[in-house]
Amino acid sequence: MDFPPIEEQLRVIRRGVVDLVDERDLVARLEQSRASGKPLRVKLGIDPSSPDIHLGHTVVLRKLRDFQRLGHTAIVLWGTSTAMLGDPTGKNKTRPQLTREAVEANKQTYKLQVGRVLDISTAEERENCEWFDSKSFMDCVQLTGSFTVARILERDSFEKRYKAGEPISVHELVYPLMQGWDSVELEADVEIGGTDQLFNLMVGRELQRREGQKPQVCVTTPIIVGLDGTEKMSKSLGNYIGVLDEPREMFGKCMSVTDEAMRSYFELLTDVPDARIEELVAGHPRAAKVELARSITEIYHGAEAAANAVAEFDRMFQEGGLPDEIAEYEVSADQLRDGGILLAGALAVGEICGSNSDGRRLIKGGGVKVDGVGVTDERAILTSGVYLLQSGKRKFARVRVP
RNA sequence: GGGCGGAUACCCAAGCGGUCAACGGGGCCAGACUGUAAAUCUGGUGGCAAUGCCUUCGCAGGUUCGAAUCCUGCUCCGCCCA
Repeated sequence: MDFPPIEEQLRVIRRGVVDLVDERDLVARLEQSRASGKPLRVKLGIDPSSPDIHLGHTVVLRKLRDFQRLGHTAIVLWGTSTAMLGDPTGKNKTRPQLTREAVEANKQTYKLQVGRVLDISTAEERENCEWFDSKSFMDCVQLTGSFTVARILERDSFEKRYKAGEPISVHELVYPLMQGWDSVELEADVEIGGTDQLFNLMVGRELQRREGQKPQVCVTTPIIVGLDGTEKMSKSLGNYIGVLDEPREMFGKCMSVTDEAMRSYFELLTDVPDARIEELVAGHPRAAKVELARSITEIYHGAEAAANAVAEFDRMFQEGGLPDEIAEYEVSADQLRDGGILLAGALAVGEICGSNSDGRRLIKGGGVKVDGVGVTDERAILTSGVYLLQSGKRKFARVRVP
């Protein structure tokens, strides 16, 4: 196996990285692998704890992909055991413990989505239930014996909760040890994680040292902010861009990223070269954002779909036009009264709002257009025909009233 | 094992017998301004063909003309002492 020169490898590896513990060790290993032709074993643990992944998750995946492209071995470690506990990282609440079935189901959907970022066929896929299933209770007790409570509580998310008098379950304290043990089992050279994972990654080093292994190099990447520009991107906060989002939606969401987040999005979510990023960021923010949105959409949907998304976006928001596709809905006969339906109800049928009452409020608030004309009468009735309903600039539906 | 406190809408959080579909803040939605950015301002934020009716304040009963508010039991949670 031929590896690129060390300097080049370092340049790729360093991009977007926050912690690198430690760089000298990494260089030594890279040199060694170049000399021996033996790739580094680069571990990324993924807990299948929810069914979908979003761009926030792709940051570490892309970093793993970087290593993979440099010729190293990407190890995707499915945290089938750890997912059942739920990583307490960055959470101020205990996470629900999942069932085995749920974890397995999530893993399947994750795998599909992870494949959009890196080449999973050449990656080494493992699951930590391989070793945790067969560990006895006493094995675990022994493992916990290698750390003191004070040491575990150093981890800031625990420390905060503890000081605030918030509950911490015992199993949560064990999580970092499990993650660390994975590194021992995998004999990892490098482990990648978000910055909130640094503690866990360091535990891996410590456990490896205890087991007579060389402690792994720890690489952390930033946690990206979500669409709100403040909170980290997460599904539960609803501020995420999903890997499976449709091109238009993905593009649109990218366009609503805050200006401040643009640079990090470029750096962490696209392959746009650093010099070009500087250029773009120095120009008009909108132009830069279009390029950002286009680049990201292209990664997941290809150049053509991305170009279409740009065109449609311009048409809709610069010219106030309509989207290419508008979902159609049919009002069923039993929803009619006196041959018509309340506009408010029709909005609900078109999934523009959640209920009739909701629709009424929307109309009263002046946010509704029928066939392009604003309607403010909350008691408006639609009789037989096909109507183009619109709320705001982004919600459209064609509704047929029989 | 003992003592104390708590459970209210998406979240936080008021309310402690009627005027409560429930103050306030956050979030979210819509409008204005824009670059679908930020900031700011305005309105909205249980359901119902609707000047009214129905369901909702942990769960189940009870007191009362009337309960989110009082009583009883239950469930869950936190803190403290052991």
